[in-house]
Amino acid sequence: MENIVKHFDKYLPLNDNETEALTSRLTERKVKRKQYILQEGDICKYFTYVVEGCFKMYGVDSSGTEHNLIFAAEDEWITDLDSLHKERPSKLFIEAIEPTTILQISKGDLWYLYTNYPKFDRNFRVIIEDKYIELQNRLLQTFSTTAYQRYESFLEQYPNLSNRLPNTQIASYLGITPEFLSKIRNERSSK
Amino acid sequence: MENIVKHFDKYLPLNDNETEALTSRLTERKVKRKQYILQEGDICKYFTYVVEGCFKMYGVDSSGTEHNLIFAAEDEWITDLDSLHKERPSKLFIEAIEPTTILQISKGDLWYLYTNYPKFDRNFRVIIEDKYIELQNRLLQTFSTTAYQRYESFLEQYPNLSNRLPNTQIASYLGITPEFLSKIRNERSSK
DNA sequence: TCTACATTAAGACTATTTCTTAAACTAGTT
DNA sequence: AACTAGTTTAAGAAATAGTCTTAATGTAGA
Repeated sequence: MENIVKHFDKYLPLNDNETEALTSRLTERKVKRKQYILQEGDICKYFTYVVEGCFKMYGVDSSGTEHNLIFAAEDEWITDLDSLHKERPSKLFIEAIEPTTILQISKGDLWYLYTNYPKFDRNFRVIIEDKYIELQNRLLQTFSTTAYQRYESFLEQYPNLSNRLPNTQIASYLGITPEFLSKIRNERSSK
Repeated sequence: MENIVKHFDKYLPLNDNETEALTSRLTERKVKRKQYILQEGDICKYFTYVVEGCFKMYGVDSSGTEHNLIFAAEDEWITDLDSLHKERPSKLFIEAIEPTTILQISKGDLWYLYTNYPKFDRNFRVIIEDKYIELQNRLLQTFSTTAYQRYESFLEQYPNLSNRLPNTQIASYLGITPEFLSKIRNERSSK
C-alpha cells in the first residue's frame, strides 16, 4: 500500500483522509505467470495497479494471432476502460507475464472516490492523459515508420521492459512475427 | 457559447458559476479551409472546441506523407495534449478541412478552471477517457485487420464524416493511398 | 467559368514481412 | 538436477497487401 500512496505523490499527493478512503477500498492479489485478470467476453470490473511484476493486454484476431496493445509493470495502472465504463464484454485479455502483485479497486468504489474526493478525478485525469499521449505517439509511429525504427524507439522508450520481456512479446507489440524481430536484431547488431 | 454549455450536459452539467467561469475564458475564432491552428514545431497553447466545421490532426513522415491521426467535427475537442502538457514543440499539424468555428481556452485558463472548479477535472477526465477508448480500438484494428475491414468500420463508426470528407483524407486516416482506397470502394460496390 | 484538386481505373511492380523448417538455447517447473 | 515447454536464431522461399504510374474523368472552390 505504501507504493500506491507514493505513486500519487507524482500528481496531487493524497492527504490522510484520501489515503484512508483509497487504501480501505483496495484489494491486494497475487497473480501467477500466465494467469488472466481479464479475458475476452468478460466485463471488466476493476482498475488495477501493479505493485510488482508485469502484465500484457492484447487482442486476438480472426486467425488467432495475439496483438499486444500495452504492457503494465510496477507502478502502472491497467484496465480495459471501454469494458469498465460501458459494462460491455471486453475484446481483450490481460495476462500476467511474470508472477505479479496487484492492488485492485472496483468500479463502484472508484466512482465513490471520484464523487467524494475530487482529487481522484484530477489524478486519474492526468494519469489517463499521459496514457493517451503514449498511445497517440504509438499510433503515429505505427503508420509512419518501419518495424526496424519502431523497435529502436521501443528500446529507447522502455529500456527496462526490453530486457525483461521475451522477444515474442515484443514482436507482438511491434506488430511483427518473432522471426522477423530476430532478423531486425541481427541486422542491428551487425552495424 | 450555448453549444459548449449544452455539451457539458452530457457529463456533469455546469451550474451558473461554472458556466460563467468557462465562457468568460473562451475565445471564439473563425478558421478558413486549409488554415492551421497548430503546425509542427509550434508549442500547442490551446484546448479547442469545434462549434462548426471540421479539423484533421496529422503527422508528416520522413518521405513527406501525411498520416491522419484523428478528425474533430462539431461538438468535439481537439488539441495536441503532448505538446500542451509538456510545452514541447509539436510533431503534428491541426488543419481545418472546412470553414470552421471554434472556441479556444488557453492552458493557463484551463488550469485555473481545474484548480477552482473540480467539475472540470471530472468532465475532462471523462472526455479524455472516451478519446482513449477510441484510440485504443483504432490501434487494435490497425494491427489486426486489413484496410478493407478498417474502411468498413470507419463507415460504420463515422457515417457522417464519411460523406463529408474527401477520400484522400479517409485514405490517410486508414493508412493507405487514395488509389488503394478507390480499389476497396470498387470492390465493395461490386458485391 | 476556370483551375486545382479528387476520383477512378488498371496493370505492373515490390518491399516488407510471413512462412517454413530446424537446430540450439533458456528458463520455469517438478 | 533434470525435464519440458517455450524462445531465439537462421536462412531461403514465398506471399500479398498495398504502392506506383499514368491517364482520363469528375467535382468543388474561388
